[in-house]
Amino acid sequence: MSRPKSNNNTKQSIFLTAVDLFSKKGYDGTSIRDIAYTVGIKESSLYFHYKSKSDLLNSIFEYCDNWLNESKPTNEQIDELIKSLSPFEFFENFFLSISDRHDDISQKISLLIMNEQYRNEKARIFSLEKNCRQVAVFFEDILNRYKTAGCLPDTFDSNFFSHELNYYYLGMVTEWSHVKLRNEDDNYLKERLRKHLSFIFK
Amino acid sequence: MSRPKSNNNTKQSIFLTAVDLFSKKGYDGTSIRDIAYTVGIKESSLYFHYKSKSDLLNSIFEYCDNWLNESKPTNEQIDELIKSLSPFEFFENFFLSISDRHDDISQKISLLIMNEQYRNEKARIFSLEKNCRQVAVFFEDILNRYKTAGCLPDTFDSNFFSHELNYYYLGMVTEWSHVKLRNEDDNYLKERLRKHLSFIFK
DNA sequence: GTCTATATTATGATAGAC
DNA sequence: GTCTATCATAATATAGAC
Repeated sequence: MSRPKSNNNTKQSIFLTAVDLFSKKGYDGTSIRDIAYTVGIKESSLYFHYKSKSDLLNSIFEYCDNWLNESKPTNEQIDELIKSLSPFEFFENFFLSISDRHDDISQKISLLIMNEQYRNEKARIFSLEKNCRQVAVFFEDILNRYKTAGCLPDTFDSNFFSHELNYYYLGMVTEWSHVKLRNEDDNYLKERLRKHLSFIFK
Repeated sequence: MSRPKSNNNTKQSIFLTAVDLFSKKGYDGTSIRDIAYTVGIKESSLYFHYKSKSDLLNSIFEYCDNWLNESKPTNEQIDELIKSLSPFEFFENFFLSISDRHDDISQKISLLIMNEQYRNEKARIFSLEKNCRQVAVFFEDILNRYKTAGCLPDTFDSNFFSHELNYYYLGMVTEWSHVKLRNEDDNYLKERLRKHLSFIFK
C-alpha cells in the first residue's frame, strides 16, 4: 500500500533495491551509493525521492506496517476458517502460507527485520512484539474458539499450546531463512512442522 | 582459551570492547575508532594488536570455537549425568545453564552471532550448523541413551523429540535475547520452558 | 527528475618518532 | 607499545544547472 506506486518507477525501484540490499548486507553495510548505482541513478538523484538513508529505511517499516494491517483477517473471516478447517489444518495452512505465499519482497523484509531487531527500535517492535508476542495471543484466541466450537477438549490449555505452536515455528524460522537464502530445498522443514502439528492436535 | 591473556591488558581490553560494540551496534556499525577510543588508545595503536578489523572479528569467532570445544562434555560425563538426572532434569539443567552460566561475554558473542549470521559465513556456521543442527543431533543421542537406560519408552521417537526440544528453545532465544538486553525479568520464560519440558517428558 | 560538482565528515589503514 | 601525522577512500548530504 505505502510502497511507491508504479507510476513512480524510480522511487519504486529505489525502494525494492533498498529492501534487497538492506536484507543481504544490513543497513550499515549498505550505502546510498550501492542503492543508487544498482538502480542506475546518481546518489544525488536518490535524495529527490527520499530525504535520507534513515527515511528510506523507515519507509520500509511503514510499508511493513500497512502490509500487516491489510492482511489481518477479520473476525468473520476467522470464524469462517474455524468452521471449515480442523485445528491441524488451520495451523498447517497458517504456517505454510507464511512460507509459500510470501512474495520475494516480504521475505526480504522479514530477513531485514531479523537482522536489525537488536539495533533498531522499529525492527525490534516488529520482531518481538508483533511477530512473537502478538502472534501468541492470536494463537490463544484461535485455540479458544476451537474449544468453544467443541473441536478441542475443555481441558485443553490454550495459553500453553499457543506457546508450543509459536516458539517451535519461531525456532524453525532461523533455519528456514538460511535455507531460503541459499535456495535449498525446504521440504524437510515443512514435513517437520506437520509432524509437530500432528503431535499437538492428534 | 584464545581470548587474549591478562598479561596483555590492552589486547584483552580491545577484544572485550569489540565484542561489546559489535554485539550492540553490529560489525558494520562499529568503527575501529569507536573501539580504540572506548579502550582509551588511538586507532593506530589498535593495529599493533590486530592487523585489521576483520582480523579482530575473526579472533572473536576463534575464541568462540575454543570455548565450544572446551565446554563439550566427554562421553563419560554425559553418562554420569544421565545416571543421576531424569530426562526432564537433564534438559532443564541444560537450557537454564545456558541462560544463567553464560557470562557477560558469552552472551554478547551469542548476540553478535545472531546479528551477523546472514552476512558472515563464520557466524552462519555457528548459528545454523553448530547452535541448531548439531545440537539437535546431540539431543537425539541423549534421548537414545535414556531409552537404552530404560528411562524412556521404546516407542519414544528420539529424532522427533530432539526437534521438539531444539526448535522450542531456539524460538525462545529471540525473545530471551531481547529480555536480557533490556535487563528485564526473564523468569516467565524459564517457567514456560519448564512447562514445555514437563509436557514432553511427563 | 536527473545530472555535475562539491562540501563535510567518517573510516580503515600505514609510516615513522618516541 | 603507544603516539602524531597522514593518506586514500567512502559515506551522507546539499546546491544549482539542465
